[in-house]
Amino acid sequence: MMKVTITDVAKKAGVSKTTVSRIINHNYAHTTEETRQRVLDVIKELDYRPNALAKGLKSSQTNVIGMVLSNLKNPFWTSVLEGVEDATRNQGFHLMICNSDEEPEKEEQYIREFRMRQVDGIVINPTVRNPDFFRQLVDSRYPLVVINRKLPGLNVNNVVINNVKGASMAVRHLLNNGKRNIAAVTYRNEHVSTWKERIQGYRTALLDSGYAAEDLRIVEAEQDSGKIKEATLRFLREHPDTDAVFSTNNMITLEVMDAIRELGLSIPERIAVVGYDETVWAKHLNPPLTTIRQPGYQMGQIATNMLIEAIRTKNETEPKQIVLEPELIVRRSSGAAE
Amino acid sequence: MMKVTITDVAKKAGVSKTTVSRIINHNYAHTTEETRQRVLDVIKELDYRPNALAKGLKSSQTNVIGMVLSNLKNPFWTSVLEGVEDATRNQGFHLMICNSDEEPEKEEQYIREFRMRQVDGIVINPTVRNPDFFRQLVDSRYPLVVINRKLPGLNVNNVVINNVKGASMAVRHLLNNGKRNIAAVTYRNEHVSTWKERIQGYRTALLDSGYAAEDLRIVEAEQDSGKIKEATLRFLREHPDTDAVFSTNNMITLEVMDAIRELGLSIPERIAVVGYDETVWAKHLNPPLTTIRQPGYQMGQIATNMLIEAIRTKNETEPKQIVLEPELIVRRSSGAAE
DNA sequence: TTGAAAGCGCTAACAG
DNA sequence: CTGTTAGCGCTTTCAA
Repeated sequence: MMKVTITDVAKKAGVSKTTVSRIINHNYAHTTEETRQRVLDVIKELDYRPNALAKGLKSSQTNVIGMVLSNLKNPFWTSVLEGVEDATRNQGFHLMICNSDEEPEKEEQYIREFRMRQVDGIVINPTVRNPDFFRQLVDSRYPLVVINRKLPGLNVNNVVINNVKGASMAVRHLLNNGKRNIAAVTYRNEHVSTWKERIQGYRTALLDSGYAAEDLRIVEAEQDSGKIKEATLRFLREHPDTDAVFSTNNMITLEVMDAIRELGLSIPERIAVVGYDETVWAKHLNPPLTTIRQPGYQMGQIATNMLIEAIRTKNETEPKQIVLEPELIVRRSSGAAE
Repeated sequence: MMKVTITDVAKKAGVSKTTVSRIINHNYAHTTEETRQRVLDVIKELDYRPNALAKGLKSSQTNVIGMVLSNLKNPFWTSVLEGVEDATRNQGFHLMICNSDEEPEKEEQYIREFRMRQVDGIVINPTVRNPDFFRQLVDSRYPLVVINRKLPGLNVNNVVINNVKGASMAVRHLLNNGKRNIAAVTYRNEHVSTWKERIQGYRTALLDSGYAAEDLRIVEAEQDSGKIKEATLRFLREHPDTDAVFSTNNMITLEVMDAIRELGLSIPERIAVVGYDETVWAKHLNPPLTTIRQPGYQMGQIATNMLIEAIRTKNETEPKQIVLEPELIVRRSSGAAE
């Protein structure tokens, strides 16, 4: 079974390659309806599929975009990926993905490889530890959209979710429910804006309500199975007057709830809980979990459309920054009056 | 900022394109260390990145594989994707993905597009509703690995997980824990082998233990938010002697547990539960959930390695069928003695 | 309305 | 050890 090329089609239809090409690409500079039909028939008969590589080589556009994500395990990222995938299709593009695993070396290498493959542009959740490389990338005018995190000092297309707002919504909600000693639990991470912003939201909400800096209760632990639970246990034992916990991520929430259960404290009566990230399982937990919903799907979709827009305009429009708003989903775990 | 090509490098280094090509691809038919170094320096200086399109066009291999999955929302598929992604990288390949959403038309179109893009082969969870198309695909000797489901009557590379075994393990475990009236909850779906096999495993386990066909308790509902919960509620009300539920999928499990809670029945004392699919949240449910763990990551990994093997051997080896074994993870929800 | 020919960037005989 | 040359399959002037 040999490969069938445009030449085969041309020969069999008794026309030139040019004509075939024009017909395929709807550049019919007034081709006769008759030849058009003949060529189309031959194409079907031979089951001809144009070689996208050759086309891309010639036109230096591949209609493929790349996505670099950093973590597939977290369902938040799955929904982002879905948004990217859908938007990609709707625009007639294809999607290549790879996973940096939060490692800057991988991130850099994968981007290089995307460029070698002539991928038209990329959507990325950056590790934020390759500042020079990204500066170069932006300078080279390679179409790029950064999502979920910010790249300090770089004027680049960016779609993020308002973390300060989300966190402070969560904390204010707890305050409104009469909670007074609210702890925040988070990963220790120097680089990533996300965490810093959520903690900042927690801080602002409390300070605005008249708390002093010393009243803040911030629990930090490594991003490592079990560490968060340990840290939470230790903290709750040392600060038994804590009456609410704000958790900054969906995986953290699960460990926090385990810790509370292990201490035999009831949720929400003794300790209220609000988690970051809405998930499929949140409403099925016991008690159902109050969460901050992040529009991940939308973020993916918007970023992709932005990227493709940039590709179409040869990246000549000024970079845009978009901030999406999170949403509070109230369930029983936060002790709200029903 | 112009694109730099192999010609630029050759010119600047004062050698021919051939030499540069050889050096890049480590085909140094004894190139002088000196010229090698010089060329390498120029490559770095010019920040030359070979155009993979041109290379692919010439060598008619792109080192890209495609994956067609049918559902990104379920975390089981995320772990499969991870396995595929990792294996792809480890073999120096790249990955393109798309989502058929269980729609046969999309599935077919995406595969066609993969082939146009000269993707070297694909891994797919098929909708099983394109039998003719797949037969053609196999006949054309296009490298292909089918995962998770079986394509009846087609001799093709296949990696699946033993569903009959998994289901019967779950049911036997419940029997061993003294449960006698075990219901199975599942989606209604004509096409997909997965569910039929899980129900078959349930059936076999019970029949083998001396139950009659009339004793089977199979609850079916549409795959639609809330339907499963409704159906479960109805069934448990009509059959109050039911003392255990085997759920055939992780999403179903969540709804089943909701239903049981809504009826005020304790898990596992009054009703024991075993769920299909291990998830991050299973051990954090209340009570922690006994599950059947499916080696999804491995399935992805093995399928990918198989595919790349097929690509390397030009698909000349006989198709292989691999069946992976699931594993029972015992937690409190099934009422096991600790 | 159609075709001939050049060339996208790369690799691989074949020659030297 | 290195270079010349001929394509891979397609698009696109330019000419007919």
